[in-house]
Amino acid sequence: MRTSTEPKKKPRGRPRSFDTAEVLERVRGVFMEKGFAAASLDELSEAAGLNRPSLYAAFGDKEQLYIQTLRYYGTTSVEAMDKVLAGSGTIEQRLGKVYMAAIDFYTAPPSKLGCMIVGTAAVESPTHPQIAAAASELLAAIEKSLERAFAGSSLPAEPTPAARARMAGAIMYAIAIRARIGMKAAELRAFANSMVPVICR
Amino acid sequence: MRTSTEPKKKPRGRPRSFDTAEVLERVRGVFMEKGFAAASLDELSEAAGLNRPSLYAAFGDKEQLYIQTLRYYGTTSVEAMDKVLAGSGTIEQRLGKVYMAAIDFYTAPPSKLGCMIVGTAAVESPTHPQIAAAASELLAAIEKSLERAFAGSSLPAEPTPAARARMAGAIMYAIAIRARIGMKAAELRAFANSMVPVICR
DNA sequence: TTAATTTTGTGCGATCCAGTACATAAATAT
DNA sequence: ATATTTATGTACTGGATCGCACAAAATTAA
Repeated sequence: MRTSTEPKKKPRGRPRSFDTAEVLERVRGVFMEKGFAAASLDELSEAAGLNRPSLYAAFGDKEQLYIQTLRYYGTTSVEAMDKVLAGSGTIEQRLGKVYMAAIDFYTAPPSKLGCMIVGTAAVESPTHPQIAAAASELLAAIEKSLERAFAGSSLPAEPTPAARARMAGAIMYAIAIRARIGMKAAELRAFANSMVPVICR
Repeated sequence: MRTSTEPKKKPRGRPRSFDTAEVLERVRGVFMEKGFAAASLDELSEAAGLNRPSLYAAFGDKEQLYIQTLRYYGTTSVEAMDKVLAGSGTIEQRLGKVYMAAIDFYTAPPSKLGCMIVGTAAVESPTHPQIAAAASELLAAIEKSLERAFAGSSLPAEPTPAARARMAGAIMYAIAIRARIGMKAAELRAFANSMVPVICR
């Protein structure tokens, strides 16, 4: 939906006063704290630094804004995960790094907000099929990323990389849930560290 | 949660026209589908079969009603889990039964609603500390129940029963999340069955 | 400079919602 | 029978919320 291939097009009307990615990042904070249903457009537009009509014109209604924010959050998270998993070290070390980074993010002060998909998209899924679809795609992308890492490792062929990925994903989701409910980072780290050798056995 | 110890007390005024447990069960359906924030008191009172003033008099405001519903759901779930875990068969078989029962419940038609704690309480936790506290207590109770079962089993002492319980709990939460987002029961069952021997190795 | 185009910002309106007042009903106590 | 106590049901209110209309502003095209 952007001026694709960066053709230096002169967009013909009044120029936008905001950057899409920056708005999505600001809005993400509100959605992650309050969830989709409890986040009001007033809060969202205030956080974004632009007013409601501009939000509507640029992103559509609240559900569309949420979905775009969720996709933005999900794809950047997967990219970050891919990067760590493509780094150096054993698969155990890289998976451990992924968990530690996730825990740092999930438990960042002041309030531990966990993961946007698990913590806020899941609740809306039964009543908002588009949100459910986006969340499902993003979890699949996360597990695909993990599966690639396991496939490229020298672990035993059994369990399969796909099975290991489902397991590693499950541990990540459980960490996100417990973080949002208030478990301390130290406990989460201990749990994650105990699970890495089980997944990579 | 019924008229405990059945004291035959004559309650002095007009008798209530409803049963507390039944109201909580009806209300639970609304909260599980919509979540706390999106559930309106009109929907809740209609589902309960009584009007808002009666709801307020009996349960307090929406947050208190939600917390009582959550505790009702959580304690009955833990009781059911305890029962299965105290049954016959190997620990693998009993844990497998717990997962199969959970998956049946989480994916019950028409809409797959998952677990109330993971699916609806988590999102409210940052903004509603009492909900977070109740959710945290209930997850702890679930893991205590699992820990008792592992402690009573003849599995190797390492990993500890507590570590196995955290792991088994994590798998359950991951199942609940994926169920709510739309994963099919068959896939969830395959995943759970693949995890049981890993937890009980 | 004038017209065309797109964004911005104030502000409105219709709806919904949480919580409560008030009168009525149904039971027990005296 | 009358008073007391508790529950029910209607109806209301103040406030919040979503989405949009409309005019002003900023930029390019001609």
